[in-house]
Amino acid sequence: MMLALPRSFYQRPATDVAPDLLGKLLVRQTELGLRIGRIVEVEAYLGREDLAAHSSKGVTPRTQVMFGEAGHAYVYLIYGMHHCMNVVTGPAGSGSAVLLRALEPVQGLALATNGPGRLTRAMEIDKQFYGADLCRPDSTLYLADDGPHPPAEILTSPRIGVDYAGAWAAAPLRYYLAESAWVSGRPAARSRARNRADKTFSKN
DNA sequence: CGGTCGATGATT
DNA sequence: ATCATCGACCGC
Repeated sequence: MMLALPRSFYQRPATDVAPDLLGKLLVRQTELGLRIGRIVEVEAYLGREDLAAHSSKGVTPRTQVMFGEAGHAYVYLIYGMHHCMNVVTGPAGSGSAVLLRALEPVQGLALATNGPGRLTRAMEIDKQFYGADLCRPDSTLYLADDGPHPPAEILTSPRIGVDYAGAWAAAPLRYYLAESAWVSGRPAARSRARNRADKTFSKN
């Protein structure tokens, strides 16, 4: 199997880890086979002072993994139906993490992967991975390097869906690959996802 | 196209 | 009551 990224990769500020995650592989070993996607869009959540971060509420049953050791998964359910996956970053106690928002399909992916809810659905990631250690060699969920790539332009923007967070709503903490067609909210990816869904549903 | 809204359940 | 979302539906 591929080599999981070492814990030291995650033990840095979320603002360093987030752009470095772009181009990395998210690897998921399911019962049926390997599913792999290349990360093209992420968001950094900085910790207690960041009003958009769940950890700004302090340590709760839900957020405690954010305050734990870096390199673990923080998975939560949003709007009653979608899971979102973060990787915990920084020193323990910082409450910082990076949300994975979109993948470019590489292997074994049949469903759309643009958007945090679709990403977890396509990769079959749910709360069973809450707190999972992404650095264990036997993990069925981990991140890995994708070998050498040509240099890719990284853009930033405010984070999506955090308008409630006051001044933090405007912070440029969303990072994405400029040229990727798989970033969420992109017209090309949207119609592609739409066509795929239409095919799935017309199969009666 | 773009705006708007309902689903659905954990969290506070 | 709110929400780190998605997709359906509406009007143009």
